Amino acid sequence: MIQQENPQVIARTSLHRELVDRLQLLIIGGELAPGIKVPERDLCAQFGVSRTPLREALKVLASDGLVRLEPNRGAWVTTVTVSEVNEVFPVLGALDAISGELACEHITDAEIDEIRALHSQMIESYERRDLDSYFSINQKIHHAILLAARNDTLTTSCQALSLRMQRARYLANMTEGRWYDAVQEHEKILTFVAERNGKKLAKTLRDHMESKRVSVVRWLQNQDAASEE
Amino acid sequence: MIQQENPQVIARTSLHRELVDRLQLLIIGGELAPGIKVPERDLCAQFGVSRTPLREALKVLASDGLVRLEPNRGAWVTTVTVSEVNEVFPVLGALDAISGELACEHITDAEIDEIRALHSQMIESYERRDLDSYFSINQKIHHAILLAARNDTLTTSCQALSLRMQRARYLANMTEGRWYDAVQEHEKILTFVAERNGKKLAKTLRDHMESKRVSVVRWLQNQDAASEE
DNA sequence: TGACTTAATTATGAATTCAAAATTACGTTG
DNA sequence: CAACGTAATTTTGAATTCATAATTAAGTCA
Repeated sequence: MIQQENPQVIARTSLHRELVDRLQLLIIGGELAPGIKVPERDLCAQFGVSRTPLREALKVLASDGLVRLEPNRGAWVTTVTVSEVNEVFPVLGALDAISGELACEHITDAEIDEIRALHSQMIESYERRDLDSYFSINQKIHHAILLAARNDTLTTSCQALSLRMQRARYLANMTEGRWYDAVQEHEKILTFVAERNGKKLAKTLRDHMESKRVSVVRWLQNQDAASEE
Repeated sequence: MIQQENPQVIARTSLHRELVDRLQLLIIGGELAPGIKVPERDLCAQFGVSRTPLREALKVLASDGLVRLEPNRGAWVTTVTVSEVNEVFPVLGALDAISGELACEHITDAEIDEIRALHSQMIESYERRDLDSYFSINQKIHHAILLAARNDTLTTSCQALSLRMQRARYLANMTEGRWYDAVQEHEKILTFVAERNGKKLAKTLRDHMESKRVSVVRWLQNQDAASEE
């Protein structure tokens, strides 16, 4: 038998592209914590690659705002600041709104059913107070709407900005009250998707994002206050 | 005296960053025409750099959609397709709309005056039928509105998408009728900016972008038809 | 002892090198 | 002479090397 330790790896993609994906996961997963210096040497060892492709990946991540490059000093994982949140969420809101409008123009009955199913699962997660599951399904719903919008550019733009907001589980700041409200908002989202009511869906998605902004900012400020002790 | 043949080059920024900017200019200026293979070796010679920083820059440009990388085959300057235009313009429209809303919240009287002045200059360019000048001032107006929105994330997102639409002077498809309409739209834009009427400005900017989309698509299809002969 | 200088070490940025893939050129065969 | 297969060349992707900047450590002097 021919030696082939990872059969799935046809190595169809280049190293730097693979590294971009892996590093993104490390960053949004928190393994590469916000604020720390990117341990270039360690990562090279960990992935078994040389510095060249790793550094190429860092350049791409920097242009996406996930790391910050300082000339002759290296790369740092960016932190999520209040002002950044106040910038990004309104933009995401506008993009979500247009995605809702476009989705209503193109979505199929099957896709609506799928979103309905996801919604039910999400409600179950909510009732179990299973935050991880809730977030995961929540993302799937938003992604399903994006897919229905039939606009790859929009999808890419949204995901790039979402990534920046996902660093280090910042979204995990759900008070009981906020969580309840979010679920109510999602009920409206489902309704308007099912009705293919583009305008109302757009407005609901944008309001939803604004609520999220407020809630994330509040949490961040609590964090800041706590860390000052 | 110390030898210093290019005094302007303080080289404060890294090579790859500089190269990203230079290559962007070459691409949107048409010197690197859509569809051609990126002449890596030539560009290295032209800029007097090695392949490493140039290739880093290409990775960044690829993530911005200005070039397309094919594993083991190299990089190509992307072409503007009808479907891409149909994707990007609606997204740009949504971003422009939100930028109008935010601008009305933050813009100062001085900034309004500046936009008014730019608008007058643009009208003069229109009356002289000076397309280059018209486009240049047009861009400045949109940029001024973006600046007034006080949202760097929004600015970055808009500019990235705008760049993709600027390849090879595609915007230079102004019929007499379309040009007239565009100027009328800009009159409304100025009015609503001056009134700080966010909602109406948002709608006007979005409609403006939609008109642009239609016009660009029409022109692209004429191009395609012409090239098939 | 503490602040400042200077030397040693480390990390970064970019050029160079090298192996592998793709392309081109060439020769062979039907 | 056309199509296929093989060899030579070129190009790419990535590792390595090297010069320089930044950081740390050591030493000196008040």
